[in-house]
Amino acid sequence: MSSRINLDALSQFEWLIMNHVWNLEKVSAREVMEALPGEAQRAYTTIQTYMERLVEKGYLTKEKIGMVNFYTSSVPREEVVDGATSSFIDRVFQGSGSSLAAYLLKNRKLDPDDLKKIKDLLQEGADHD
Amino acid sequence: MSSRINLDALSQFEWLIMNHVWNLEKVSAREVMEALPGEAQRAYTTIQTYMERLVEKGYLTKEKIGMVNFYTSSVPREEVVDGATSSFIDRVFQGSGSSLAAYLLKNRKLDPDDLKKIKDLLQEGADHD
DNA sequence: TATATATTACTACAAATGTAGGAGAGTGAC
DNA sequence: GTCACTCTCCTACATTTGTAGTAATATATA
Repeated sequence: MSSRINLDALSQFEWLIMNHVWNLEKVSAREVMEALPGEAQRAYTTIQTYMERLVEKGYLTKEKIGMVNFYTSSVPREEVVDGATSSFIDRVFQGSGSSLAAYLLKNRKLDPDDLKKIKDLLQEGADHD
Repeated sequence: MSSRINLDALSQFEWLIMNHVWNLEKVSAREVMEALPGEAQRAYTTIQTYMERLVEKGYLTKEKIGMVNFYTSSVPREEVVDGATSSFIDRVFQGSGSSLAAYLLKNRKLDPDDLKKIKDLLQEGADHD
């Protein structure tokens, strides 16, 4: 039983927080709070509550240093992104990853650099086929 | 003020239902219920509750024919997919649609047909640049 | 017509989510 | 040592989501 309890999906706001944790590696509630953009400002204790719940859910690890709790991700971002993307594709594109890809290319105006990057990726793919 | 009340996001299960509504155009709760795959089976009244809530949220329109309520989507699928995708990209790929695109090409094994389609799309795009 | 069945409308309730206040304990400045 | 801060821990409460039962009503059928 190496691994993890069934991770519930993250809510919108939990993503905001987790993104900061992943970006900053090891953070206190206050740091997260200060990093939040204007629309996402919340009371300090609200942030605390979120962090605690993320610990309960198994996403974060808490370590007390002095008087302050610091939190670190206990799940690699890639893994969570992966799960979220699969679930998104199932829900919204009824399981078809290629539909999503097509949708992105058609409807999101990716700028030329992006398109270039994507073409390169496709090249690579083609090469080892 | 032509349009809509701030549509709350759809939950997992609501997507399941909406997908059926969009696919079938005009459905009763029973029809939706029967279309649900095994893992998604729920009591009949549960489906009813979902449909009612979707009406309240502004996603469905209800029309009573005889004794039975029929539901039709009141929002085009494209619009909802669009909103959900933007929000997903914001949350999970921190606003970068091209990251998502790159992720899909790298990590989802799209089959050759899919790749072909995508390349064609890119061609088109390139053509009118 | 009496009975079984299907459907609606209403109600209910637990869990999850969003949001935050208050009590009590450290800590730094005076 | 006392005051002002700050942080944790605990508690609270409204809203949304997941899930479904029940009463009343219409309908089909024996």
